[in-house]
Amino acid sequence: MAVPSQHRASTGERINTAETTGKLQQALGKRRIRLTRQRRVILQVMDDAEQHLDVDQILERAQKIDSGVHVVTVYRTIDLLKKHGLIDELDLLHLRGDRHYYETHGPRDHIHVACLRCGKVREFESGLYEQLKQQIARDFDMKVTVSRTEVGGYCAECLEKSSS
Amino acid sequence: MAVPSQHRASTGERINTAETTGKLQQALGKRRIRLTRQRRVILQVMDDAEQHLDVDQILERAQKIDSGVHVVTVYRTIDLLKKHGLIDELDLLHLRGDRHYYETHGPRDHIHVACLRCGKVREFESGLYEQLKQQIARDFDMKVTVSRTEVGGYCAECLEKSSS
DNA sequence: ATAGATGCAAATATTTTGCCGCCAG
DNA sequence: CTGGCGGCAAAATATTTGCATCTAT
Repeated sequence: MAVPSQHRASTGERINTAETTGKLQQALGKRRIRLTRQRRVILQVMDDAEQHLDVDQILERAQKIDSGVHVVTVYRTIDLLKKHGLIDELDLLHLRGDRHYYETHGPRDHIHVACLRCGKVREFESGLYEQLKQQIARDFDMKVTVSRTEVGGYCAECLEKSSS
Repeated sequence: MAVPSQHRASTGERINTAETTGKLQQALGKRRIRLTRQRRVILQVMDDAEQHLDVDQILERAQKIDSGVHVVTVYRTIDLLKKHGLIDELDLLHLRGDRHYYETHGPRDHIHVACLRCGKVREFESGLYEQLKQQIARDFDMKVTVSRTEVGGYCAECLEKSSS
């Protein structure tokens, strides 16, 4: 049989290696894209992520579930998901170096707002943002498919600290 | 004497190596930051740029004026300008790889709008964008200092072509 | 005079690619 | 079965750093 040893994590986390439940798995399945053991794991990590992750974080979490996941496969799977528009790529204004961050593409775009001092990142949704994209589409006569907005500054806490 | 050979370009371009005319040069001069021969050249290139440039383009243009400019100095000067908020860093949605682009920070922020097929990049300014940033500052109680918005899609021309 | 800048080379960091054996469908 | 996929190592890119020397002020 296939999958002789699943290299499962010994922690008590929720593990659905064989099922096709996650949104990303469903999306790829629907497109007739081969679902390998490694892909399932990476997709699950992305689906379960409560926030944006960089490649090393994805790898780390994936290996906790299945130690046989290689970083190259993470890169290749990310490319695949990007091509299909299923994840968004961020760089958070290079707050922590030049690495990229990824998150599943939800139903609505949101803005990432980062504090340049403490590094806290918050998300922001606004009808204004939707209006703005519509305005661009209309003015330039183009079909807008991706957008990324990242805002940096100093949160109230950090402003207080630095004035002391 | 200093500067034995200025390594000037032989082309008939406007060259003001010794003067302190550009906006960036003035800005750094005002801050008591040392203006070396190399910095003057790089600042002039940035000031004269009609659009965003990547590091190699900056280097290339700088070396046409003064061949004694090293790429490391370009990186270091970019860092300096970033720290002082005098230039903006873009990556144009990684349209052409992961390199970064730089442009002088004008009086108003603008959005970069790129066609994912032909690569054309246009700029967009909008009161809505200013409102959006104000909304973020108010809602999160933070001081917004930088923002970057990049929008991708397909321009009318490219949409036409692909439907054929 | 001297703090700070530059050049050069080497080190890092990040991502991509070639090749071959393996596996999902 | 078979074409796509994953692992491994090596390459390609992009950027940063240590150190000796030079220079703007």
